[in-house]
Amino acid sequence: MTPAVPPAASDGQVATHERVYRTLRGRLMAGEMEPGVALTLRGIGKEFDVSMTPAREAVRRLAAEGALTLSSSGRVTTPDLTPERIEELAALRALLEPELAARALPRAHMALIERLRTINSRVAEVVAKHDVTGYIRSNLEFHRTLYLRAQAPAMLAMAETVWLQLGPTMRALYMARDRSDLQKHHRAILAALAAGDEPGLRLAVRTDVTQGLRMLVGL
Amino acid sequence: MTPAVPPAASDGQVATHERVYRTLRGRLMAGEMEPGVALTLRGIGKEFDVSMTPAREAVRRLAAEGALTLSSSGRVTTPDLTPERIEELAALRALLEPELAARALPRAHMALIERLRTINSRVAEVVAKHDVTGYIRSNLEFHRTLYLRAQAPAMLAMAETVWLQLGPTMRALYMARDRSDLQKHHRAILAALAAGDEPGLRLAVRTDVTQGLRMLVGL
DNA sequence: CATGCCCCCATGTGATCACAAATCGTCGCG
DNA sequence: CGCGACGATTTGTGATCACATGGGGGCATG
Repeated sequence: MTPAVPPAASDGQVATHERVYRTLRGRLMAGEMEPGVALTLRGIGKEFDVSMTPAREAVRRLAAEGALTLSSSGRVTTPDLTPERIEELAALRALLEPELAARALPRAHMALIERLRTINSRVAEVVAKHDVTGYIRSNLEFHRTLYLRAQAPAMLAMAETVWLQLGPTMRALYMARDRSDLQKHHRAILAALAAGDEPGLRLAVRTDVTQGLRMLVGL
Repeated sequence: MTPAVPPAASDGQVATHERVYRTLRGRLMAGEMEPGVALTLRGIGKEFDVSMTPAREAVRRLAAEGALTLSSSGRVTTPDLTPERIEELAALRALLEPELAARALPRAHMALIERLRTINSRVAEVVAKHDVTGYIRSNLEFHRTLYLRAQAPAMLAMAETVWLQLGPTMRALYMARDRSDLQKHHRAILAALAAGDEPGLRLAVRTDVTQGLRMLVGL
């Protein structure tokens, strides 16, 4: 359709498929899409005004990360997780994130704690506005900001992959329930951080991570 | 080149890109390729007698899993990990695999232990033959067979992703060193399994996993 | 009115091509 | 003899097309 401007022309140093990938990834992680929604390569291509090729690459990359589900015929949908799978992913969070927090602890200075407090107050705002997507986004930003200090990129990447897989589910989950007690857990994390209390931090993170997802299991 | 036989013609129910992906994945995980080796889409296409399209998909999928490294210009190489990255991946194994083993423990009956013993004896054979690839393959089969019993597919997938990332490095590692003591750790795992001793099993798995990779750090 | 079947169209797959950029080797200059 | 610049070629990227397939809507039948 635009053979006159073939590849990286107006690219801000990022390939087209990368742009598509990042946009879709952001949507999925933030819970902007419900579970089980179908996507098509041509539809994605049309939305981003690109051909099927970069759309396909972005989709396959997301599928490789578990952020999208491919049917046997190659059709693409957002994942609709079974309760067992949700529990398993929650267990993975409970395994990875306390470790990341513990590794960040020695490097967590006052400036970081202040930044986390700021993010946490933003969480309160979006909760008040019933902004599910905004809530998920700022909640994850709280965790990511802390874990970045762990200097463990591979471990952080794994945690983010879990978040990505849970994105649509978290939307469905938080839409149905109240989440007023999430702030409490974040405050416990901050307290343990400030006190340099590693066992307390591990427990606080584990509780925060497990709590929200345990709600769905009860359904 | 073959427009007369377009898509899934002689496919044994698997798409071409899937076949390419699986083959490359197997090679990488078994350590058949050294770290830092360059791959090209056209080269892969030629080897498998396919066009660039499925080669590209397979490569990008592997890159998404960390099994291949993409340079900024899109060139593809097998990963050449820094010691820090190796340590981090070892830490991930030490985190994930004891958990998988512990979850498998209640379901581990005599038949499974026998099967593990058989696999373990095959490990001895390939070690005697200085078959690095065969060693890595049967060692991982030992672990996978055990973890399959954990009924935790997402967690197992994460562990396999770590193995995949370590593939080429493990080759370089095991080529340089002797690994006669690996059998000992596997026997400790089997003993703890047979005794139903969860703490002992966790420790044995953790030791087995950490040991081999700790060798390289000493270099 | 419910149900089952069939056909059509939407969709994924793989091949191919044009293009830009990066890489590597070579040649010329200091 | 070493180093830097230039050029050919290799390589990834994105667009487009032909084709097979499977899903869903519509029609006929009970």
